[in-house]
Amino acid sequence: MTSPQRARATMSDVAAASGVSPKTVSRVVNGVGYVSAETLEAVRTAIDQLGFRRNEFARQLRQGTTATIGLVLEDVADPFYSVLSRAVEDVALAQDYLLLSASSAEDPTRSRRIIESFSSRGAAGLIIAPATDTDSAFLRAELDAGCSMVFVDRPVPGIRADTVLADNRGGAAAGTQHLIARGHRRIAFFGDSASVYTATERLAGYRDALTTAGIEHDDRLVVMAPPHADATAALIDTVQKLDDPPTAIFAGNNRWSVVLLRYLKEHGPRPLPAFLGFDDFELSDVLDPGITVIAQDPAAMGQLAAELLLRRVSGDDRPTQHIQLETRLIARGSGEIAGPFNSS
Amino acid sequence: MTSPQRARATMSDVAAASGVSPKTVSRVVNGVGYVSAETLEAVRTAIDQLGFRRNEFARQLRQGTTATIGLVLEDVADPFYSVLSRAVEDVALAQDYLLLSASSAEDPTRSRRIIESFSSRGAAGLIIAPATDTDSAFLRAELDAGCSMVFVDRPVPGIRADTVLADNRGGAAAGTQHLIARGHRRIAFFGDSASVYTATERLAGYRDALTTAGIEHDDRLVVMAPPHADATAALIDTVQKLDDPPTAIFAGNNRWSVVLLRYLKEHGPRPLPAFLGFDDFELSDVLDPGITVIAQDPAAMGQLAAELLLRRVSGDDRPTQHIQLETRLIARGSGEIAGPFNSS
DNA sequence: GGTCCGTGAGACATCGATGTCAGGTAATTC
DNA sequence: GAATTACCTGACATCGATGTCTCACGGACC
Repeated sequence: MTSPQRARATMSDVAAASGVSPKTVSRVVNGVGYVSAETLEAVRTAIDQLGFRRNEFARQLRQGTTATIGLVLEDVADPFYSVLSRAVEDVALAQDYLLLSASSAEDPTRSRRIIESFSSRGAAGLIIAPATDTDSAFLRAELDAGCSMVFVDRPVPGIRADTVLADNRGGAAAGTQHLIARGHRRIAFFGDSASVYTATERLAGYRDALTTAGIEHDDRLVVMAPPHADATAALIDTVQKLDDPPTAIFAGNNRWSVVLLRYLKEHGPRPLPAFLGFDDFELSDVLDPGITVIAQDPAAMGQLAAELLLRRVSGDDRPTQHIQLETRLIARGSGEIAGPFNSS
Repeated sequence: MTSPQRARATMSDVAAASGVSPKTVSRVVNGVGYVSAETLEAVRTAIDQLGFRRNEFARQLRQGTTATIGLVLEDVADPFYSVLSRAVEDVALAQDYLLLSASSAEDPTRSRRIIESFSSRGAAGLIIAPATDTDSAFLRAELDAGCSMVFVDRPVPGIRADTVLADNRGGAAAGTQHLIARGHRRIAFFGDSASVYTATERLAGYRDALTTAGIEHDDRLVVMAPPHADATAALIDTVQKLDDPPTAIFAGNNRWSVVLLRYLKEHGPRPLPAFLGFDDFELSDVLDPGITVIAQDPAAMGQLAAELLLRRVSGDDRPTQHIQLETRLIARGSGEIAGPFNSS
């Protein structure tokens, strides 16, 4: 049994054990330069025996470059981000990059700390789903320092960098239109805080569709708040207990969908209002009725962002790219419940 | 506009800019030792101006130690693991550790590559949800090399290291017992491949309960297979179309739950069989009936593992610990559907 | 026979931050 | 008044891997 305190063997140790110079060990490990067959064999043996593993810090200090990219998102535990994260990871691993990732928890300070930490660990590039109020001057400094960045899900105003975003506004408009076409005039919209980019984009799409259809806006039907809080029940109640309550509900993200569906199951008016959610989620098809959604493709978003970033990191300096991913309406039943003005 | 190619400023650059030695800059950055107020001010200014960021590689090369831990799990995109992952991350961040994480995708080779990569990047410790067939000799070598490890969700046979596991067997027995108590005698069990530790543990729990109740085993009611495949429909069909079909279904994990619930919604016999799933999932309470589950606590698992690992990393060498987390049965309706032998 | 190239291997400096040691001055203590 | 302490700073070596340079040998070629 060896002591657990034993330090890891270095190239010098291997060199000493096999009677060659450290540089020769380096040649063996990296497979560059000339090494005779016997020497190769001797060094390999010593490596195995000593359990030598190259110290990545020393190597990267010398090389200045590192096969590492960082991913900063809001919360890995959110299915949208966890799927995105997995996609990024797969692309990175396939190209022998290591992925650092961390959750900003929507906290600009934590987010900044994470980015600093990644950057000082030599991340060649970052994929960022920026928290609201991210300090753009700070990011710009990083960019200037040579750290490539791709923003996903949300942009940062005033930063020139690649983005991979969903068509939030168009998707929300399409969803709202879908409800209007089925005879709904009073459609409630529950979105995240107005400070969140995707939330306001989706709200804008919702309004676009109402305007196009010539339907009057009613601000009392719009709730913009983070769906975590216990306060959501009160917010929903307020909307549902209007004299003229909504006949359809549009959930602006999947966390709101869950909260709203839970509410509807327990307190919902019968018959149920029509329901449509932005972003698909597991079991949306198993609920009864199935939940109609505007689906995004987080895996595609992650994959595209990672590929884009890795191209940047390896020197691609084409002009900044802005990729917009189409959303897809998946009708499953809840969004097809007819409203009072249904003509069909 | 500065050139994006510009290299990041080093301590020497800062030192030159502020007219002091690199060592003094180091003192300022780390806040150790004596530095006069003016010097401090001058150095701070230079740091801001040059956008200096300490090179973590150089630091850690010198220090030999790194505030980094690694997390290896099966798939971040799985809600169980993504919640666990987030919990680990929070503990790590709170103690100023960086978290490396990657998905093994149940592939021992990929898993090994990840561990090697983490280890050579100086991870002080690892939290591992081991893939089936993980090479234990390899892990033992890492352990001997001074890398602390905590295993979560599954152990590795023959490795002496801390583990944080759920009470899979007890939980499954309790669940099965719950169904038996409601009059079920023919209970189907759908679990992951028999090579997966948790799957066989849960199967054992299921069998324990049947044996205790004096119910004859029927192997035709047991399916052990990864729930990914399209083949699941055929597997379920086979069970459902027995002459004497099950009156209750036990899903061995949440992926099986989803697959089975989807099947039941479309092809399920009416009235529905009783249903019970291992591991809770979002919307389980919104489905109708609500899904009765044996809940695990992935956040607690992650938190405990991280805390344990960080204690180990900072020198705690108490004997190996094996933490077992209790599971909790949450009755929501689907598991309370009465069977033919219900006496109540 | 001399030049050149292919092959094989080591000495040494270097990447950037920091621990150690060796100063130096000013203030405090006996 | 001498000795000790607190305060402030820099020179230098070091962590481990690797790029550069140098050297040495043997065969090929004109």
